[in-house]
Amino acid sequence: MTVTPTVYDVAERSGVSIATVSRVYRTPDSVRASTRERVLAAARELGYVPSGNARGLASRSTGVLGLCFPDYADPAADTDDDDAAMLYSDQIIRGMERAARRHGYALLIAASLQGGPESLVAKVAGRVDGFAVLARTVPTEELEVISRRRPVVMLAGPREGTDSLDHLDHIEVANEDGQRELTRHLLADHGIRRPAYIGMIEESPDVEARFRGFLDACRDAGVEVAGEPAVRVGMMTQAEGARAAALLCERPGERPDAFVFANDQMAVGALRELERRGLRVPEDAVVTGFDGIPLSRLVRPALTTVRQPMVRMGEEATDLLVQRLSGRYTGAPVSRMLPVSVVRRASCGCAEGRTQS
Amino acid sequence: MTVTPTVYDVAERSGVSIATVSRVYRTPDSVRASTRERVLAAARELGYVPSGNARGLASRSTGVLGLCFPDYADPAADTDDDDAAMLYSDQIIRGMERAARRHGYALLIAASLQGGPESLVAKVAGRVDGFAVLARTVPTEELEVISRRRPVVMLAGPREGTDSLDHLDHIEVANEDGQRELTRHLLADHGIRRPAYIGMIEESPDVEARFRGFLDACRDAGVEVAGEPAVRVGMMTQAEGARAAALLCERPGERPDAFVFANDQMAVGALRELERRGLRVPEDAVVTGFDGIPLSRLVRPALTTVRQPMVRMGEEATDLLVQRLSGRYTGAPVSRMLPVSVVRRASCGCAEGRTQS
DNA sequence: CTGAAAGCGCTAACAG
DNA sequence: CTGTTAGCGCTTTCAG
Repeated sequence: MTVTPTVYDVAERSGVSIATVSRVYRTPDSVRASTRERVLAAARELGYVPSGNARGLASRSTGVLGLCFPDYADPAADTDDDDAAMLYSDQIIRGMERAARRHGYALLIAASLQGGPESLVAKVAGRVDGFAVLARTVPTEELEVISRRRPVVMLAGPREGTDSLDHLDHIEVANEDGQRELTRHLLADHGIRRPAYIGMIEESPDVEARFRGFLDACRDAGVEVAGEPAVRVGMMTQAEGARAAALLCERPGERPDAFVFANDQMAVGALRELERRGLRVPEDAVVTGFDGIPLSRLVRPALTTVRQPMVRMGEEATDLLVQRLSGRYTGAPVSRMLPVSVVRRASCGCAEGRTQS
Repeated sequence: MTVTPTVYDVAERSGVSIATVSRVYRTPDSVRASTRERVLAAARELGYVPSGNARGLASRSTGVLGLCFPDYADPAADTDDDDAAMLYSDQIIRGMERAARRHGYALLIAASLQGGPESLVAKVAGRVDGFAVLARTVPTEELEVISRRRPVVMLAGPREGTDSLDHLDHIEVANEDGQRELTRHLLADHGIRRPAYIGMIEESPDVEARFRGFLDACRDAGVEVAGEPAVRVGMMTQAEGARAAALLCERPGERPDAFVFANDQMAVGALRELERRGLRVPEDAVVTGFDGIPLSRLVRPALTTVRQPMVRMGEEATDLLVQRLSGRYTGAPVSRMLPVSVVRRASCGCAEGRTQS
């Protein structure tokens, strides 16, 4: 009772060798039924629980897949409303878990935060057979090292061109296409002429791709805009979104007739800020987001946005990892791009309705 | 490049002993800076990733907490709408992950399915320091064995009275109170006189508690109802909910003026079935659910329900586990009951609005 | 501050 | 079908 029982204890108690105890758990059919029962009984009496660690060590595999994502807890998102606070990393978790389950794997999830030589990824990497990482969650260099040792799939954030991460499998969404289509809608169907794009200071491939889509649509429609986002925020949170909106309202010159945000969180923050200023959305200015988080449809006016297939992304990531692990696939790094869909809601002037996808 | 590098490789390459390599990762300060750098450099060059398994084995702890939940994928919930498909186990995952992160733990999640001596829990149990289980996910007996070896907290489903699981920590929600209050609302504010309760065949402590609350409220209001649920379904899915509604509509005698379901999933199914039959909700009959899943507010009419604080439940579970693990708390089994809140929406006749909680 | 040595609990050939 | 025998890669005293 004081120490945890091991195979030795079970073996002794049931009068067999430790190898047999092991077999009872790994290949039950290779042990005579009566023996098996005896072992199982002893195990039960002792309260024996096989050590996953010892197993993993001896067999060099864990039956666990991992997921690392950024510690992106937008403080303002801490509503008492659980649904609204659901971020998209939660959707990815769902997707991965479902798929992992189908393949008989469990899922280890961890958000980054700490420092030291003992970083998060390392911790996860050391306990799983393979894992997925949300882009920019961990230093590239570290990923590079780890990915030499076990399958890693990168989620979002296009593969770095000439970079060392080129041998990673990679799944992204059609950021550019989505933002282009959304912008075109604004320009063509709502007569927008002075759209302002709100991006991020830090270079994020996803955000840059979205911005390119925005520029594309503007150019195609003959709408003149700067080659740079109107504002670049530090973090894409609600607070920063509100700040950006305020900034754009107070900036000299004509106020933009559309606030095109690089993500939903910021757009939601802007919605509040504009309301505070007595501006009506979409009458006085249109607001759009990107991601399609649950909150986007709960706010008023409901947010027009581009929905990313997060759950699907998680599933694809898992499938890819499983393929790699099973050795069924050893080809060149895969780079998959998932389609997105524009969700037209009230914040751009479209009525709420079944227009959604 | 062919095999994974180990401490030995790193030690050799950096001219130190394996003990020092280990120290660099576990207690960096106990190693001279220059030595540390040398080791780290070698590790980087080699692509060294510490084995979580070996670590766990040697140190008898993993830094991982676990969560087991039922493979409860309601097929009908498989909308192409990710948000709507979000079940409450997902909320618990969120809560646990957040809390685990705060305490420096990662989270291992796994849904049940398989069989054999090698069950799910065992797998999880063997790889974590402690874990939570959604009630009735795993055989009581198995839990009993495992819980002798490491902290386990049971989620929902009240502790078994005289049963062997009495030494488990336990967190549940106020099922009875919630259902009582909701029912009272129906009776007192909406003049319901012939409410029908839809429960489950299999004995579930939670569902039974809810039913008791229902009976209580009826008795208090002087409304006569049978001492048994009007219908008991096999699984609490949308399909079964629809079937139950159909059954109650076709059953001889007066149609119920309120369908009180034991969970949201069923209620949603019923909503569709009633609509199909040309019955208006809430005018012709009132419908209520239980849980407060995201879908409940997306359906039309929006579902009046009892919201369970799922995220909070996950957090409490984690906190409890961490306390137990840190040895800070070794007292008697804790049994915590979390309050719920009635969410009045359109399906009971209350207008949609800020009446929500 | 660093090294040597002894396991942690299990799996995996290899023999019987 | 079952037992023997080596490790798997790391942590951890205990000495230096």
